Amino acid sequence: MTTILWFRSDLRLDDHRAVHSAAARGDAVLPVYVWSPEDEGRWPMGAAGRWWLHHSLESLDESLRARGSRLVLRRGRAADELMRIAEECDAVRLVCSRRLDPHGAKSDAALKRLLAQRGIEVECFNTSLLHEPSALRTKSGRPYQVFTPFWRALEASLDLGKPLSAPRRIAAPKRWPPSMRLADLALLPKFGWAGGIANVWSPGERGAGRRLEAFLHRALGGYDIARDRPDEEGSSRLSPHLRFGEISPQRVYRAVIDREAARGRNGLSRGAYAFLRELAWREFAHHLLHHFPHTPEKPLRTNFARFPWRRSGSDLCAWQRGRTGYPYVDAGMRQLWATGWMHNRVRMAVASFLVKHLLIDWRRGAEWFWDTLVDADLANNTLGWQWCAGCGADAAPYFRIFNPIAQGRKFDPHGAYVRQWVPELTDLPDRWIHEPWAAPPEVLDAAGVVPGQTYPRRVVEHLRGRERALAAFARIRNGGRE
DNA sequence: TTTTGAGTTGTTCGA
DNA sequence: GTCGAACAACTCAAA
Repeated sequence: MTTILWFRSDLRLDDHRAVHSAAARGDAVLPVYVWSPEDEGRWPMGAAGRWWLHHSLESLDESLRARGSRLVLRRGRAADELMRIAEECDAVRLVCSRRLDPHGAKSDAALKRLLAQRGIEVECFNTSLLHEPSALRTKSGRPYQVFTPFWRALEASLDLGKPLSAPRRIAAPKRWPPSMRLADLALLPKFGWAGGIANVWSPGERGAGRRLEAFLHRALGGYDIARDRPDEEGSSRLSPHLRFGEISPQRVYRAVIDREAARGRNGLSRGAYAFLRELAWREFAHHLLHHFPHTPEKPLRTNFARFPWRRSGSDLCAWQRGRTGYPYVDAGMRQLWATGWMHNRVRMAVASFLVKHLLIDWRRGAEWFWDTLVDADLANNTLGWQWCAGCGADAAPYFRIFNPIAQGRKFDPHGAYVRQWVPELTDLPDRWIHEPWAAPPEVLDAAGVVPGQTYPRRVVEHLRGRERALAAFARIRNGGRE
């Protein structure tokens, strides 16, 4: 009797109900991962995500080997490969994590039917969210579209079970079916642009655990304030680990509660509360994607369908490459390109810049993030971009247009963040670091900055961009009357 | 059904 | 330099 343990975006052994269920029976377990980008519809994993996946699979295989097992790798449509494997090893059962996004849910249902026809029992578990995305409803039975009431409802109903430890041993099957070598999945980039990413991240379950510990120890208490500072290490940086399921949100939530209890004071600190709220935003994003499955492609607010977006390949390219002429924006975009990640404070500023100053469709931004972020997650990405564009749930009002200079001064007051990622401005004094165009010629000269040569001129002047955005957004107000 | 209060993260202007 | 108001109107959630 063999159980197939199918891994997906849940690359861990700890607190994993499917792993637990497979191991608990004492039957042979066949852990498998199928690389099947063609199963992902319009959103196959981006390049940064594939880099992460490669290393995370490597790490998972090591963990399995330490428990007397290993990870079988396959390439192809998941349904085909799983059927084949089931035959190869006479499997009677398959366990896996449930996909909660619309596309995944649909294909899961089809797979379940297919395997059932062959007499294989399929059991799917929720391993990625604190709650079922369909479980929380307003009093009138509709899905929440405003975060605060959603958060209250989530808090009230949250039932954190005891986390499940990773099994000590996982029984191997008598015979292992063929497996591809990890390198043959060709997940890594063809040339070595990922060095900057590798310097910053440790994919895998152990890396996730270490990141959580470091965050709890170092930054949790001051998180409510420090998370706003891209020039400091105030955020948890757990997002890619959560994206690939290397740590469960229950584990994280529980760890925060326990840490707070150990402090011996009543109630949660502001920092801890703010952090749990962010975890709840992740839940909210998945909740919304579940109920509004079209939102990765279409605005939630239908009046945005006729928004007069500009098409400008050169402006889009300047934004992507970090050459907008706004140091704070460029720093963010270059941090993203170099490390596969961007501080959330800066994500808002660069998104606002693309959507409002440049009037470029939020979907172009979402696509770029999708390809370059190691934490790219369809639910979070969609919510974030729609929020910034003003067309999503709880969206920013149209007149909220981030001023890239003011944001820089406020959240990167000494310009350390800018200097790290835009080194050509290193020698500018703090006073001008966020607006080099305004610096006197002798200051630029002394800093070795030549506008238009060593550092680009502004792609659009702030006040003009702001006026243009307000005018464009006015056109879709009042039910579209112009 | 109707009413009421509220809604992640901002900027600018003028007193 | 600091502070409050204005920037709109809409939709959501609950009573």
